[in-house]
Amino acid sequence: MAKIPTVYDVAERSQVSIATVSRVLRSPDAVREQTRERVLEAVRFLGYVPSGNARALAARRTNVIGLFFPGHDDLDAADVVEPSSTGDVPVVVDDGFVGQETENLYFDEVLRGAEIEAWRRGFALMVAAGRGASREALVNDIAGRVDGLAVLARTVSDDLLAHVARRIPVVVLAGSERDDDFDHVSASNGPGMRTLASYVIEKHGVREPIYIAGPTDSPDDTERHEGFREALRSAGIAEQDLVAERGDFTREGGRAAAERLVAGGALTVGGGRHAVICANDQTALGVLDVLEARGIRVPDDVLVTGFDGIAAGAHSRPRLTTVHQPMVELGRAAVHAITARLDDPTLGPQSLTLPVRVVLRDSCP
Amino acid sequence: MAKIPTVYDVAERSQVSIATVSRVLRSPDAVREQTRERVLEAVRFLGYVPSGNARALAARRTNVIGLFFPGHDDLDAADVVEPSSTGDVPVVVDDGFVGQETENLYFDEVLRGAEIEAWRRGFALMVAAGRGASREALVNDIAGRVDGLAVLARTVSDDLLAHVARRIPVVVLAGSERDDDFDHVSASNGPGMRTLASYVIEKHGVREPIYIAGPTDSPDDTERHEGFREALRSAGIAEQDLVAERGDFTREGGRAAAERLVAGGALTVGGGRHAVICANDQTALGVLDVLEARGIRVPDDVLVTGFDGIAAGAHSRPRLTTVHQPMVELGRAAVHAITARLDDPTLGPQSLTLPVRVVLRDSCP
DNA sequence: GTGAAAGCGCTAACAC
DNA sequence: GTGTTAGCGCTTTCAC
Repeated sequence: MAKIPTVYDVAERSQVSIATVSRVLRSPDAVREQTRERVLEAVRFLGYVPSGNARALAARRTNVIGLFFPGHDDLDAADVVEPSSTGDVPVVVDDGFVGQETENLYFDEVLRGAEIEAWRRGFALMVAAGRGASREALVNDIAGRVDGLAVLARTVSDDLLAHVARRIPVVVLAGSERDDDFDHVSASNGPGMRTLASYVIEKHGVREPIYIAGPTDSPDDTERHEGFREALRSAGIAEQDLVAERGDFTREGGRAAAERLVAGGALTVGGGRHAVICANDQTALGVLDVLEARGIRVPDDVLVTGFDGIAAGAHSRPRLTTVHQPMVELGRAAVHAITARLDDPTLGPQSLTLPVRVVLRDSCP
Repeated sequence: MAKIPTVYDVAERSQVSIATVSRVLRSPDAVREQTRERVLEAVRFLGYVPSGNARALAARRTNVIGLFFPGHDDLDAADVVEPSSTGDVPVVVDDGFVGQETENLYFDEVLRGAEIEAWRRGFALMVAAGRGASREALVNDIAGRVDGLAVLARTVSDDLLAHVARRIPVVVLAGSERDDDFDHVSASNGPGMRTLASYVIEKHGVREPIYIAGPTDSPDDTERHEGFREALRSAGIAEQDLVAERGDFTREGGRAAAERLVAGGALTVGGGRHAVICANDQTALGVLDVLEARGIRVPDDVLVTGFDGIAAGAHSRPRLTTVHQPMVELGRAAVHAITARLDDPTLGPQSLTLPVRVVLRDSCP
C-alpha cells in the first residue's frame, strides 16, 4: 500500500495515454491487442485496481444499490472479545442456552434476495442496519453513495425519504402501499392472515382464537392484524370478547406472551379447542416452547400458527403451520424495482404485492 | 431527480462559497450559526444529498468496508416472479416443503457482526456474494470501492488477494493462519473438534465414530477433520477402520450422507453405541432428520454432534450437541482487524483465533 | 486505434 | 469565519 497506482502510472508504464488505459478496462475490443496486452501487463505489475469512486464520479453512476434495515440497538456496546490465551476448549452443558437468537431471519432472507438480484444486474450492494438516533444521518449518507435505495417501511421519516427520493429511486419494503410517491414492495399480509384465520375458525370450529400481535410500529403486523379481524368479522365473531397479547416478533417475546396466556388460564390441557394465531413464526415458536414445557399438547389441546415461513418452523416439533411469504423474492423485487426506475425514470410509482400461501403443518393441520 | 443539486447549487442559493457548504456539513462549529442556518435551509429546499463518491475521491477514503462471500450458484437463473393477479391465497399442506433452505446461517451471522462493528466505527458495509467465473472480477471491482476487504478463505485466488492487498488491507476469514501476509481471523476449529470427539470417545466409550466431512475446499472442515483425527490418535484408534462420509455443509447433504450410512448398515437400532460426528450443524440436522424417519433413536442408538452453534440446533429434537463458534464475533473481529490496520498501516500480519466451546445437548449428552 | 482535455462533485490547504 | 484554488482518479467527447 506504499503508493496506490493510478491510471497515470499504468499509462506511463505502458507508454499509452490514460484514455487508452481506461479503454482497456472498459471496452477491451476498442484497443489493439498488442496495446491491450502491454497495458494489462502494467496493471499486473503495478497492482493497479481502478478507483470505484473516481469512476463513479466520472460516469455519474455508482452501480451500487443500498439496503437499509433497522438494526439491533443492543449488541453494540461491547467491544470485540479478546481470545482467551489458553487453548483450552470449555465443555458446557446447555441448560437452555440459545446463543444470540437470530431474530433477523427475515432480514437475512431479504438481503439474500437483494444480493442475488443486484448481482444479476451488475450492481453491488451496500447494507446498513441503522440504530438509534443516527438512523437518519446514516440513510442520508448511504443515499449519497448509491444509485438507488431500498428501505424497510417505517424505519425512517417520510420527510427524509422524500428528500432522498429527489436524488435517487427509493423503494419501501413491506409497507402497505400508501398515499406517497415511493415504490412499494410487500407481501399479501392481510389476505394471508385472513385466509389462515378463516381456515382455523371454519375448519377447526374455533370461536375464540387468540391473536399475538407484533410490535406496534410494524406495518406488517398492522396488516396481518387487520386480516385477522376480517376473518373474525366474516365469521360473525366479536373481537372485543377475545383474549389478545402482544409480542415483539422474537421467540422470546412469544414465550413471554404464552406464559401470560397460560398464567391467565387462557390455555389449558383439554380445555376445549383453542387456537393461538401469531403475527410471525418466531413468536409462534416461542409459544410452542412454552406449551411443550407445560405439557399442553399441540395441536390436540391448542392450535398454533405463525407467519413468514422461516426454515425453523418447518423443522420444529410439531412443525409449524404458517403463511409463507417469499422473503427472498421481496429482496429481489425491491432491487428489481430500483433498476427498473433507473432504466426508465419516467415511471409512475409502482406497487408490487407478492403472493403468499398458507402452509399447513402439524401445529394446525 | 430532475437535476441533482451539488454543492455549487447550495452555495449559490445560500450566498456562500462551496467551501462553506462543505464546512457546514463536515464541521458545523466552524461556521457562524446564521450562515449555517442559511446553508441548511438551502440544503433542505434543494433536496441536496452530498455525493459520497466525490467526497471519497477528494478525501481519499471511502469509509466503506467490503465483505466477500461465495454465493449460491443456483438461485440465480430465474427472473423475479410476477405476482399472481388473483388475490387468492392458496392453502397447501406441507408434505415436506422446506422453502429454500437457509444454508447460509453462517454467512448471516458473520455479516451481522461485521455490520455492527462497521457501524460502530463509522464505516458502511458493502457485501458481495460472488458466484461462478465472475468472482475474481467482482472482488477486484469491490476492492476499488472500499477501504478494506474481508474475504472468506479460499473463495478467491491468492494472486488476486495479493494484488488487492497492495491497495487496501485484506483480512481472510476462517482460514487457518497460513504462510501469507494477510490478516487472519478464525475460530478454534481443530481444538474444538478434537475436544468434542475426545469427549464422545471417552465419555460414551465409542470406538468407531463416523465422521461426516464438509466440502473438500473448506478450510474450516480441513481443520475440524484434523481435530477429529487427533482425537482418534490420542485414543489409540486407527482411522482407516472407520466409516466416513462427506457432506457439503447443507442439511440436505447431511440427509444424503445419513441415508448412505443407513443403507450401508452403519447405523442401526440398538446395534451398539454409534456416533456420527458432523463437520457442521446443518449436516447434523440432516442426519437427525433421517434417523428420526428411520426410527433410530438419538442418543440411545446413535449419538450425533454438529459444529457451529446455529440457532436451529438449539431447537431441534433432540437438541443438538455442538461446538459453538462465535460467528458474530468473527465478523466483528474481521472489521476490527481492518480498521486497526487502517489506523496503523505499519502493523505486521495479524492472526486472531477466537475461542469456541463444546455445548452438550440431548443428541450427545 | 489513440491522445488531449474537459469535467464529475467534493475536500483541504492556504489566503484574507 | 469565509473564499480561492488545486487537485482526487477516472470517463468521455472530439480530434487526429
